Amino acid sequence: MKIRVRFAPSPTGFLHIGGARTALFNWLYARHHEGTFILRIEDTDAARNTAEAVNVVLNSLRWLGLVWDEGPLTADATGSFKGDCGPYFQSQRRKDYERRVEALLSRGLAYESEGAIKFKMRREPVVIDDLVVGQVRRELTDREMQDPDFVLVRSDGQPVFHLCNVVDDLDMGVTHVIRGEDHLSNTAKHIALFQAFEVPPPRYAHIPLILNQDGSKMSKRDAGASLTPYMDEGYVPEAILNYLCLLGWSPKDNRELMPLDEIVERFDLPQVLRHNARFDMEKLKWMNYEYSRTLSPDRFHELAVHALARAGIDTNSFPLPYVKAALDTCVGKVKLFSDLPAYAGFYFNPDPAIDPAAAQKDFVPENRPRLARLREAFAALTAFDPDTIGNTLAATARELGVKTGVLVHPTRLACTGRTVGPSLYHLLAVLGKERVLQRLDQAIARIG
RNA sequence: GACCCUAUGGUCUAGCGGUUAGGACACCACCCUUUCACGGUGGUAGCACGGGUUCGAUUCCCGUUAGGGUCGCCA
Repeated sequence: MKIRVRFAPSPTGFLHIGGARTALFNWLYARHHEGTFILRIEDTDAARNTAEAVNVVLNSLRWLGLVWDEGPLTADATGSFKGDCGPYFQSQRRKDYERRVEALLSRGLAYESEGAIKFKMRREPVVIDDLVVGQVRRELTDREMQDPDFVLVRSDGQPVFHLCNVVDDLDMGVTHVIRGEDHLSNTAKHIALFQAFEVPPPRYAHIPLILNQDGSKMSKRDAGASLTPYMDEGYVPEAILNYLCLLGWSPKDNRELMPLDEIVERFDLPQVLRHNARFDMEKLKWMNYEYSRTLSPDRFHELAVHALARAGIDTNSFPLPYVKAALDTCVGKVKLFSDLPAYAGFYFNPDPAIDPAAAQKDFVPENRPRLARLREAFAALTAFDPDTIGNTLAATARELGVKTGVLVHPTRLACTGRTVGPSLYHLLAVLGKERVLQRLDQAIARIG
């Protein structure tokens, strides 16, 4: 049997991090079993669904690299799509739902009530054989004891989620439904509907939810809940995927940093955990760092330039080799690309602001002649590479009878304005003799 | 209120009757070092509680508690 899974988001204007993980699990399952990954847009709540909102979903999935085998090609509900089961927007499948409702009506399995059409739900408990949770016997709640029937079509003619979801899964030949555990209780309704349509339901796999750090439910407003900020702040998509796959799934052998290929190879439902996981931004950052430091130079450069541009630093006005050399000194030094403007801004700002606290410590009178001496030693240099710079600084320190650190700190501050940054000798070499001399002069004048 | 799921350090997790309870993030100390970061070494910290079953429970069963989910003419 060829496996067919789907990710069926409702376009709300953002992709929830939990939704991203649901998409990932479906995608991984499809890839692992060489099945088909379907993207279906559940836009039945017409009023609040816009093309822009759909675009957010499409772009987010594309950014993550979760390519769908079937589904829309554009955010336009009436636009083109790939796959044989389209259209993949629920708003375009009204006739299918109506036909199914007619069938139910004619067989006495649904009835009209106050303008709406309701499904005659069975009064007995439903057994759900879940691939993750195991066998669940879903008893009726006290409210359902009174009236277990539920609405299929609203009085305004709009079909509701439970109906659309089931009909689409049926018509699209979905074999496995991998979704958040928040749907587990509803699954009884879905199974009853499949039975009413006289077809076996798909296999269900309800995956645990992602909670906030404090254990509360993660909603759209919570920090980190939407994927968009990660895209904006220059996170590495592979890092997000790697982190997300470890929330609720475990390879069982302590492996954490894993290339996507390995995850695809190893991912399967039996290793999916049953308990909810809390979202840990710190660990995500660490993992993102691990990925960003091993990025190809071109990828690193691209993400770095993007981050700088977002902070208003236009690297285009500098020679490309200079920009590349500058960025090379930052590899492995910052956790987030969004830290880069503060970290490497001095390369692109002719007059970087000096950290006042550091100035108080390093720009003291006794350092004035020392910096002046170093400035002259640098001025006399014909080569200006890291080794030469380092040797010259060390030699000057010896002449002065001080440790190298005594020169290192004020020099760094003079040239970058900060106490932290890339390797000093490399940074000075990139900056070039002219800029270095100029900034040293400014610092010396400032001390005076 | 009813129903469903869950419970190993602060967080993600390994464990599937007998372990000095392992790994990772975070944190602390030390080392390395031109700052920071990396790296290295060491450390703090955990089986929610109460009953069973068993020679023996983190592990199996029941209960309690706690957290999460669902019971919509939202999805």
